[in-house]
Amino acid sequence: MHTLTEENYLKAIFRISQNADVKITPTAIAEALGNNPASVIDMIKKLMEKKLIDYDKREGVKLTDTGLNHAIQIVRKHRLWEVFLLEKLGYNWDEIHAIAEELEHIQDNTLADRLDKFLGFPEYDPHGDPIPKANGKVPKSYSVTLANVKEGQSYRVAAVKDTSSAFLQYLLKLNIGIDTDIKLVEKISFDNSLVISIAGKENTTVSQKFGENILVD
Amino acid sequence: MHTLTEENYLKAIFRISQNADVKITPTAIAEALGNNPASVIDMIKKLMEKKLIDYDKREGVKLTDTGLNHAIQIVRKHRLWEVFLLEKLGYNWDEIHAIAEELEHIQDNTLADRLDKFLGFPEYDPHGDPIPKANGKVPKSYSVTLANVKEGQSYRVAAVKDTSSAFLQYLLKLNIGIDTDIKLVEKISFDNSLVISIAGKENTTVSQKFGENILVD
DNA sequence: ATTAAAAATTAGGTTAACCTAATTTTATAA
DNA sequence: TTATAAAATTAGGTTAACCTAATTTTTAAT
Repeated sequence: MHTLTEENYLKAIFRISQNADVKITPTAIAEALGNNPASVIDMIKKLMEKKLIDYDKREGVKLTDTGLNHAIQIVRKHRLWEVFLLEKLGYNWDEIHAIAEELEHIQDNTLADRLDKFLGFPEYDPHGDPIPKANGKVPKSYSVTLANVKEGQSYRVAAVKDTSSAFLQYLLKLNIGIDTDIKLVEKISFDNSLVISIAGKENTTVSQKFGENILVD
Repeated sequence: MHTLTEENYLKAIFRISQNADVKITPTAIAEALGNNPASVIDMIKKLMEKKLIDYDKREGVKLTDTGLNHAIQIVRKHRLWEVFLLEKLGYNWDEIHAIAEELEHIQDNTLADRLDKFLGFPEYDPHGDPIPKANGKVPKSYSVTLANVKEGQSYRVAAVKDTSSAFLQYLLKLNIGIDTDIKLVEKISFDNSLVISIAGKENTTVSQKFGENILVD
C-alpha cells in the first residue's frame, strides 16, 4: 500500500506524538529520521496528498485517522516481532530492535493477528512497550521515570525508553531487566546522578540520563 | 550488504541456473523478473563490478562463488520462512510464497540458523523444494515430472515447480499435496493430456502443463 | 552467403527519496 | 521594535532502478 519510507515517516511521527504533547515540526521529524528538513518537507507534501497527515505551520504535523491506524499497525507488528525474536528465536534484548525494524514492514493482512495468536497475545514487548491490539487499542504504557521518583522507595522496572544496543547492554551488565526491583537510595543534587540498589544488592550510581530512560511502576 | 533489487537478481539467476543447464541470457533474466532487458543490462554491469556475477555473450551470466553463496542464503531464508508461515502461523499452501518473498530479505547473520533450529532443521519446504543447509549444501531435489513418467504406474508427489497461487489452489481443489499418490493412467497422445488417479480415487484429466509442474518420486 | 528475426546494447528519460545552498518566514531577545 | 537566530521552504542536483526507442550484433533459415 505504502512505501517503506512512507511507513517510516508515519512511525516517526507517531513516536514523537507519543513522547509529549508538543507541536511536531519538520525539523523534529528530520532529527528523528536522521535526514534533512528539506527532504521532510517533500515527504510532508506527499503524505498530505495521500491524506495520511495534516500539516500547517501553526499546528505542526498531525496524523489523520487513516495515518494513525497505519502507524499503529506498524508499531504492533514491530513489537510482536520483537517478542517472537526474543522468545522463539532466542535473541538477546539488545539485538531484537534492529531486526524488528525490518520485519515491521512485511505486508500481509493477517500476519499481525496470526503472530499475535502464535505468541499468546502478549501485552508488552520485551522493552516493556505496550503492543497495540488488533482493534488499535493500546494497553496502558508507563511514563514515570526513575529520575522522577521519590528517594528511599523501591520500584519495579516496567519499561525502557531507549532501545539502543548501547543502553540495553549496559542494563544487561547491571543485571537490570523488565520486572527488576530498583530502590532509589539517593539523588545527588549536584548533577542529578542516582544512587540505586538493584534487586537488593549493594549500591550503584547511575546518571540522570540513565534514570530518564527507565520507566517504573 | 546488497540492495533488495540486487538480491532479487541473484535469486533469479540462481533459479534459472537450477532449471536447466542452459546459457543465462539478459532476456531470460528480464522475463524472470518481469522487466525490460535494457534494465537487466544495467544491473549486469553493476553486479559484475561487485564481482557477484560473470558475464560474456558466449557464456551468458554466471554467478561467482560469492554470488552463488549469497543466492543460496536468500533461498535458504525464503524456504525456512515458508515452513514457519505454514507450520507455525497456519497459512495455506498458496499464501506463503508471496510473504516469504519479503521475509527472505531480512538481514541478520544468525537469523537463518536460529529459524532453522526453531523449526527443527527441515529439509524441504512446503512445496517440496530443498532447503539449503547452513554450510550451503542443498538436499537432493526432484526433477522427474509427472509428464515424463510411465503410464500405468503410481508415484509420490515430491514437489511442485510452479508456486503460484493459481496452481496451488487448483491442487488444493484436486486434493493433491506433497506425498499424495498419483497414478498415471493414460497419456493422451493428441495433446499430451494426462489421465490420472489421485490417491486411488476415480480418474481425472489434467493438462500437459499441469503434469510438467508436478515433480514425482 | 544473404537476409530476416531475435537478442543485446546504447542513449536518453522518469520517479522516489534523498541532498546542498539559498531564500523566506517565524520566533526570540536585547 | 528591531536585529539575530532558528526554522521552513524553494530551487536545483544526485542516485538507483526502472523505462522506451533507437541501433548494433548475433542467430537462424533459406
